[in-house]
Amino acid sequence: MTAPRFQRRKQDRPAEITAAALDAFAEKGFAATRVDDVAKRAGVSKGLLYLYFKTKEELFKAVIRSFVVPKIDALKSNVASSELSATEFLRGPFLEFATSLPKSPAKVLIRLLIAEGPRHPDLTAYYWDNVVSHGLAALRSLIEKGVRDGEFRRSALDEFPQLIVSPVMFSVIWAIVFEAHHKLDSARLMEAHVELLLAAIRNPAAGGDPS
Amino acid sequence: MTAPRFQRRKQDRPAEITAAALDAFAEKGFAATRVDDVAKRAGVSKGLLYLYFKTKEELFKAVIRSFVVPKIDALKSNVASSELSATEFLRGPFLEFATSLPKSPAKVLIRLLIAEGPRHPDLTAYYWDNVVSHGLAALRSLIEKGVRDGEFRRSALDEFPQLIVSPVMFSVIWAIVFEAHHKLDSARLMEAHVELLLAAIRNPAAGGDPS
DNA sequence: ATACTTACTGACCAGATAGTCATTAAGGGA
DNA sequence: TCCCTTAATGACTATCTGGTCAGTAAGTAT
Repeated sequence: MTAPRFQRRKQDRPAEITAAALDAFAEKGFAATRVDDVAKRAGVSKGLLYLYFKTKEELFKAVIRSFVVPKIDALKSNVASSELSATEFLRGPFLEFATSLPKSPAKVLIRLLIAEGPRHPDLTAYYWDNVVSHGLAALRSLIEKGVRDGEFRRSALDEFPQLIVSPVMFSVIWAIVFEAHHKLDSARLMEAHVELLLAAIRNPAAGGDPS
Repeated sequence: MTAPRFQRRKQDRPAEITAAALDAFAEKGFAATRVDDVAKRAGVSKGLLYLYFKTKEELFKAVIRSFVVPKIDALKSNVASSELSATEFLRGPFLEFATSLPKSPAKVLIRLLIAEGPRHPDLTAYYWDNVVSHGLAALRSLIEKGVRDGEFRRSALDEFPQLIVSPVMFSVIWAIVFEAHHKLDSARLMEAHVELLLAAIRNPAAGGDPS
């Protein structure tokens, strides 16, 4: 009664392999990661890995895609289900999102995208189409709503919603590069950001709260 | 009268090699760059390269250092020589710096640091000591001066001067990743940022300009 | 039980590449 | 002009690694 040397689990293998690959890429980056190492982490032979992914590069793309999609879904449902005012949304769900991202494993994806993006145009295109453009559109409509409802004055945010998220990106980069030696309290940083933002765009004609 | 096969130029070689290496690393990243390729770009044999740099990794560190130092010097003299008010400084020299960085070759360094930093702790430490900590200190003293002179109210910027530069970093990242397909007018983005910032922290007790 | 399909293995290969070193020749000093 | 130091070369090697494939055995249908 020797234990079987392996099991056939066609359904689970790809997800297990991409998960292992994310870990490996996170540690070493794409080029410095060995396919053999990914296979070992996944508890699988290198040959099997090549059965599911044509090349190392295909594996890389699959990793990005498989971890991006759930993030987007979560984000979308979050935005859609909201009946909050623009101010409340910024102080609530947005702040929550902004605070959690620098701590989540997704930050690794951002590092990979910065490091390898220029060499993978189709990947950045995919990322643009599925993440960035949607995110920017959502922020724009949020600001627009705030203006329409008299909460916000018109400002440059209409044109540059990027200014709302740039500290989020900053926190992520900080976490990636300096995490070990110079902690940054990204939660409080983000709170400070939101309050400064609201102070800057609050409509003086309306009776806002004077916090 | 055959041309000499090479010339002995001990003084210039290291700088030429690091310059060539920066180009190569910028295109392909550290791991994917071949030492032979760097040597070719520098018009030099691989053997000579190893005469000046012990390993590929040493070369990498030398590249970062050699391009960071001049940047810092420029920044420091810029800050020191200023007799401007805090508001004027933000609208003038800071805006100038923030606008030029995403266009400069230095943005490549940032990509390299994000991509390879986690694998080179001594490099990030060096970068922290020589760039980031000085930059943050300068921003803090700028804000402090603004508050002291009555231009600014007290705000979370005292604690998080990072919020002043986060859009700069954002622009750089954007340029690295999406440059080719989705231009961002970083100059106008930065102007918008500075104006929003000033609107948020302007001291209501003082007579600021109502631009 | 038996035959059959296919998920899975692991030894193997061809090409690439970081780093070495014996050799060459530039150029300064006597 | 002739050394002599050393900047510079480039062929060479030991090693590594992405990708292949012939073979093995897990599960399934009959």
